[in-house]
Amino acid sequence: MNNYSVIILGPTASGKTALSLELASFGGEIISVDSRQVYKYMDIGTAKPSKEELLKVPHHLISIVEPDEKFTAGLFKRESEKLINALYQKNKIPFLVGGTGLYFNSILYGLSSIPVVPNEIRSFVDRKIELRGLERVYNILEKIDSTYANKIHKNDKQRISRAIEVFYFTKKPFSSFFNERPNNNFQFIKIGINMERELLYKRVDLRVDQMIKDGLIDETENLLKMGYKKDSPGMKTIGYSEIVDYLENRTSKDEAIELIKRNTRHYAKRQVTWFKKIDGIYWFNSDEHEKIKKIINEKIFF
RNA sequence: GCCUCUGUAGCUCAGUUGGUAGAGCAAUGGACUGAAAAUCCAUGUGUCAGCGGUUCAACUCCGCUUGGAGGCA
Repeated sequence: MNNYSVIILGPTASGKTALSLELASFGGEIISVDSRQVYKYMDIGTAKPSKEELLKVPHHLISIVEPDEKFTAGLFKRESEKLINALYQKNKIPFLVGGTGLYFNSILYGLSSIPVVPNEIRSFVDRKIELRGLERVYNILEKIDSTYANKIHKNDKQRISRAIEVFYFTKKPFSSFFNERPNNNFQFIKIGINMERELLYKRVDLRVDQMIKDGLIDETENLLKMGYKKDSPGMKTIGYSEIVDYLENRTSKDEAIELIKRNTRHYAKRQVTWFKKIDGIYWFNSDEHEKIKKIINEKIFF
């Protein structure tokens, strides 16, 4: 047996959780690759595995930060690599299960070493964009880092802001960090789950209805009571922000539910776009558990 | 039964004085280096309800048929 990790990826509502639990038979542990399940108190809306399921197989990187704390791709990479090494020590197979494209990318292809930019600089940049307008700030980016400016669109506020903040903090163009992309030497078996788009969307709709029945509204209300605001990092999650709008009378309940469904469909589509680019994925339908077990077995033990 | 309004993209609707159509949403494709469930980009042919008429030319004007909404008896 070699040092392999198994990646299980797929769009939201494709059935990853059910599959990952079955894989417990391999004697592995699950590392969640999900930028939303890291938040505490957000269980229903992020479709975390149930308490029983979490007990059945050891899970990592679930419910580890407060909803007003920031979690990042860099933290994910660091923590997941630590965990993978620890599991290898214990002779357990790491199963990286989730749907966050950037996180998978960070661990598959690495991340450039860019210093962590202090919050003050980010708020300074945000204020600057508000004051001067996005266009002016994009023009600044064209001057200090034309390579990156040409790569992104002039409306892409988040990327413009990121490139500017890195420049202000390091005095070097954002793209100058890209030359080096340090990475681990882990070997991954990549399993992808997908299905016909129409069916996936149907499953998304059903799951959103189920979340409402399971108490997503109460869960959101509770988060508000705990003092987490609409703009807390955790609350910027599909499901919660729409329910906050309903609770604060900006939309009706039915509108909020429809919006959650629509936004989740959009999200699922974006996930698929991301996964298509990762090469070497073995693709399966969500019900082909036996086939998946077979291929993992072959790869790991022979 | 009579009168008025109405039928245009999957949905909601624009369409100026006749020159065979265009927005939003949806949908589809894509980008992605520590906010990523985020942020952003691209893509609009549809018997203009049907049939007939007027006209060089009809989504546009006229008639009939048909579906819908409202009003009056």
